[in-house]
Amino acid sequence: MRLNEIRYARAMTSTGSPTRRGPGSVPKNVRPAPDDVDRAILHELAVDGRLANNALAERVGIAPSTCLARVRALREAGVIRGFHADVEPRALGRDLQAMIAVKLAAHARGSMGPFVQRISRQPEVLDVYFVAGANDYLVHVAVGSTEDLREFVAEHLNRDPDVALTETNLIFEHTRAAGRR
Amino acid sequence: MRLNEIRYARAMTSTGSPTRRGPGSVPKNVRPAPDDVDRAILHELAVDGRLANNALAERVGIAPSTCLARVRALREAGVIRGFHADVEPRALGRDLQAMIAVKLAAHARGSMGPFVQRISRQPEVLDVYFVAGANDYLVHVAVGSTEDLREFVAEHLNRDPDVALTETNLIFEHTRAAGRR
DNA sequence: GGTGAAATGAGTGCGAG
DNA sequence: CTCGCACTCATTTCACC
Repeated sequence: MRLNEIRYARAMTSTGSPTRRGPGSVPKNVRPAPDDVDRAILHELAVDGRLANNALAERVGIAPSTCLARVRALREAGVIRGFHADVEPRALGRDLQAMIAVKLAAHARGSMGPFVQRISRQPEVLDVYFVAGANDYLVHVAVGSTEDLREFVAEHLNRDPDVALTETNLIFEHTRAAGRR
Repeated sequence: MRLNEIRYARAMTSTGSPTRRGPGSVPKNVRPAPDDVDRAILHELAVDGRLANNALAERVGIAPSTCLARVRALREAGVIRGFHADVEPRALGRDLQAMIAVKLAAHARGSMGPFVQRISRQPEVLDVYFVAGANDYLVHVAVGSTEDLREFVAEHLNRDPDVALTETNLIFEHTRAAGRR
């Protein structure tokens, strides 16, 4: 059985760069910029975060020890932020999800950090999007009931003096794109 | 060294149910409803999806073989939908994120399935929220440039006859709550 | 359903190309 | 940077409680 076949002939993104970036490339940031093998690793681990190291190595066409070193490097560089189990919220008694648009008061516009930190600490909160436009934030929450939702909005949002107004929309369905995150 | 210490005295959610649900509980669905150990497992794996099985077993206070069986059961029951690496989008050349509100045309309101399937197949799409309210969908995308964003909206949304109107808002920052997903 | 021990298989460090 | 080898440790199965 041949182990070193190059199987990762997937499209990935259309960046068009060959195996290694050319010597006359842009400086970019401090980031080493992942090559094609790194991109293949990232894709495989995004699809299946528990893929074993040797299986991953075989898929991307390198030796297991090399693969391990690359994954470690990607983790330490912050390219891979972590590995997480995707848990069905309804199994945890959170049958209801909502997207809450939040507009901050004028006096709170300067320092927005505290609000995000406070709000993302709440167990109901799944995502906080800081957006341009009419609203300042979109807060994605999962709660157990409409009563919990009402209480969350009242306690953590409307009660906050930094919050000018909120608009709550129920989420009927949420599909996430596993494999490209 | 004592292995069987119960360390998972975390708050979890305030459901208030003791170790096993009482005999006179509600029928609920077909779902076996996770007990406290399952909840601890889910929490640990949501925080660190690559936590080794024996380490996980020690944390939740059961034997490794039992722990393995529970994790398998949770996976097959669909409570754990999968394990995914959390990859920094900017490392993949996607420096720009946006939340696009989409309103469908009246004639397309009946069959909304095709739209979601089509749109979530695109590599730029991270999340699709089907929401109540003025808009029908919120589409979370990550692209390489404003030009890519414009092209995505034009090609995959405005060109679609099912789409009545779109509203694109840039995302300055996105914080996800790892540990409760 | 839970557990412990045994066999299989994977993760990890090191020296070398 | 890449690899292969050797050692250590975890995963998984099974009979039994």
